[in-house]
Amino acid sequence: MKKVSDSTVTRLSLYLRILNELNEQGLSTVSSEELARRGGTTAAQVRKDLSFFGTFGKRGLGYAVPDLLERLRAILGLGRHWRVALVGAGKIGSALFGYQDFRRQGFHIVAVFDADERKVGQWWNGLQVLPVEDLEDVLRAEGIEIVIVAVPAEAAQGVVDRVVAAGVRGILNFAPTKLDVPPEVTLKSVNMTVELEGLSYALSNGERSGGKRRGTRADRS
Amino acid sequence: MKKVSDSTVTRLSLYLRILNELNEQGLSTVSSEELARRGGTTAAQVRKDLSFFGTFGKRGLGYAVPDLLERLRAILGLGRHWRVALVGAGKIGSALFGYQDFRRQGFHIVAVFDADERKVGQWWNGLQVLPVEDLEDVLRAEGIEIVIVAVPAEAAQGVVDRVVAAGVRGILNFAPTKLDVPPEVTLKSVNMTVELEGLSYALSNGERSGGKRRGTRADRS
DNA sequence: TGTTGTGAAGGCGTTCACAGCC
DNA sequence: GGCTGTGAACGCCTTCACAACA
Repeated sequence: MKKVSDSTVTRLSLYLRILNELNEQGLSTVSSEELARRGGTTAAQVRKDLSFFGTFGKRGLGYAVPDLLERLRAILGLGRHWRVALVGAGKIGSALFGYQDFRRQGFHIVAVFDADERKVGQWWNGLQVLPVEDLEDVLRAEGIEIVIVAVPAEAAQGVVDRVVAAGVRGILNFAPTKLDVPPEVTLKSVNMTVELEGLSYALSNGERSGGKRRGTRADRS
Repeated sequence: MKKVSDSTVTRLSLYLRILNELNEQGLSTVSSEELARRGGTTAAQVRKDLSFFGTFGKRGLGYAVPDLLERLRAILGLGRHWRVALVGAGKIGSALFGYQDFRRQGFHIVAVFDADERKVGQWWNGLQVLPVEDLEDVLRAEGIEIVIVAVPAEAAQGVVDRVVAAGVRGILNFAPTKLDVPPEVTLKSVNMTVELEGLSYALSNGERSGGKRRGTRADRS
């Protein structure tokens, strides 16, 4: 597989969501034009994005919704369950833990950690909050593949180092700080303050509408 | 002011955070090289980003930390308070409401709305959750400039339309759906599921580290 | 006829390299 | 001498335009 840009992958997620809706509505085919309209991009972009992975459409007809849906799920690696751990049982961690969309897409949070002994031992929907001391052991024992980091900025790099040492190769970070990971690990960060500051900038300078893509953004490693 | 790319603005936020740290540590000057190292970018990029807004450095010396800090705050429109409303008092709304970083950067949540009558009337840290019916009236009466949308995807466009109609020009969206706003309104979206799917893609295809930016990502309008 | 798939062109952000100052 | 500021080169992503074909 060639090199696919990050923005292309982000748009695939987007197309996937739209296809899910179309599929529920019983639509059987969709054109790149329609997909683009619903996704806020262009028809050429849609076709180019998809063409990186194969030729899924029929000329003159468009794309078969259920087929394209399945293809995209496969491309994105969503045809399976992912075992996820959450580090940080504070406000944000709690919100993420309850976020239904994650589970719906196959991301299952199977362990929760916190450094605060008042949080450790609490039951969260059938899961007991574990002490962060046990991090490496549990990550390995549970076969965790993705870790969500929702700890204070000062603690984030330390957690990430331990997570990486335990062999985890995918990290989603919510701490507002730059993190270093080795090249074999994929790190994505969500930084809400940066977005708000972007709004502040736009409002202060009479700018036009939003930035690039939808959704949160990735991190430079 | 010329056209400044979205990624430049995002990096300014980043530099600002780093400068805050340097300033607290009592550092008086910093080079583009050092700023780049801490921010995970390049020295040329730092200088280019800053050069869009003026010439803040001294050749041979670098940048004066307190000065550059103040300049960036001014550029980003952070030398003031922003009045913010939160729509959606669920898990995510609650986490955002308690997020200290927002207030620290001058974003003050002064109103909270929800459609669920069981939530309406609750007291949140001295603020009573208001019925979403009162949205337009309160936004105008309170002089709200930025609205954070944390409602289910199906409800988001409706909320956004009303918010726009009430004259608000900055929206931060957490609902995982594409939203349309008129060009004079700036919309940024945070989509955590897209990030997780990006991880899934990377892990499934043996990719290297993260995507572009840190922090959440903006939305194409 | 209608819509895809794709090489070519275009636009934009990043990197380079060096002149300009402190 | 050291580091910034910046025009030019570069590379990548997006857009164009059209041949291919159901």
